[in-house]
Amino acid sequence: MAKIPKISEAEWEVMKVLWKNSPMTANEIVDELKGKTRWKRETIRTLINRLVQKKALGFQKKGRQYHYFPLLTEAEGIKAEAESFVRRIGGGSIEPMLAAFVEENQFSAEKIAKLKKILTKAEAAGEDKKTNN
Amino acid sequence: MAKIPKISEAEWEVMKVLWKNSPMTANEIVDELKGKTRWKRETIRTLINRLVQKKALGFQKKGRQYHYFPLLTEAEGIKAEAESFVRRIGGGSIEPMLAAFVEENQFSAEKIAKLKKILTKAEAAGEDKKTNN
DNA sequence: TAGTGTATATTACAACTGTAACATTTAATG
DNA sequence: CATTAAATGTTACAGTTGTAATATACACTA
Repeated sequence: MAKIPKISEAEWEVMKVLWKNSPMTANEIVDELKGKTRWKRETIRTLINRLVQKKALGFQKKGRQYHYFPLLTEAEGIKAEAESFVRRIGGGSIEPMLAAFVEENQFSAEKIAKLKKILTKAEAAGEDKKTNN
Repeated sequence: MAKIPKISEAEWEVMKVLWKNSPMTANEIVDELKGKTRWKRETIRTLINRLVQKKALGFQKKGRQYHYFPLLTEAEGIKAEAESFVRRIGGGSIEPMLAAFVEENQFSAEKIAKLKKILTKAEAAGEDKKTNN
């Protein structure tokens, strides 16, 4: 995906089911989402169609049915959201956010360890960069 | 702020100037934003009005002028956005987000240190809790 | 082949957003 | 007091989103 299309909140739910498992028919998507939301089947179909229009989903016609699949990866989607988030909170201070998070959700020790590991890796990468420049 | 109102992307720009410095008159806000965006003054006024309607901004009438000020703190705003972000990317795991962040923005060593400190504090708090239960 | 389920396609409609133009009120000025 | 200029208020309008209802097409059954 060169340019990530803007995916709305409700549309994200659809993407998430397809990221977990694809391709899926419209009905399979509907069934999956019926469990998680209170949307009517036609609502879900609208979301699917909009995602196709936005080129976030592709499909393959098989007989009378369409098999849908994502045209961008979950990582791409998350990255785009993260960027939008950072742009929005402006200047990019994610500290208050992280602080809020750890305050709100009490994270498990394991999760914290994982997060720290991510940061440590970033730190190392930063060092690399410094060395290279 | 009990319940944080939903603030749109453009509205956020207005909030940000008021978080930096408030109260401000509409004109002062307009001047500030004229530098950063290409919005017409009336556009900015509309945004201000919508924020007042949403109870994200308050004002005090002084003579003919209104002096606007935020009704929620920047931290509250950021927290709400972060929550929305997490809800969206699903399941509530902030790890991929943090990963996306550190991948996107290369954080400075100092920033990483700060983030780690936040996590370490959370870790300690977690320990406390464990002791108490 | 005519009918009947299913799939997909088209249309709807209000709230929210981005982006403004136009109108009205009111403080200050001549 | 009448005029004007600056503030605020009202209205606009198209695109997006949430949430569907209705219509149409086509594959299978009788």
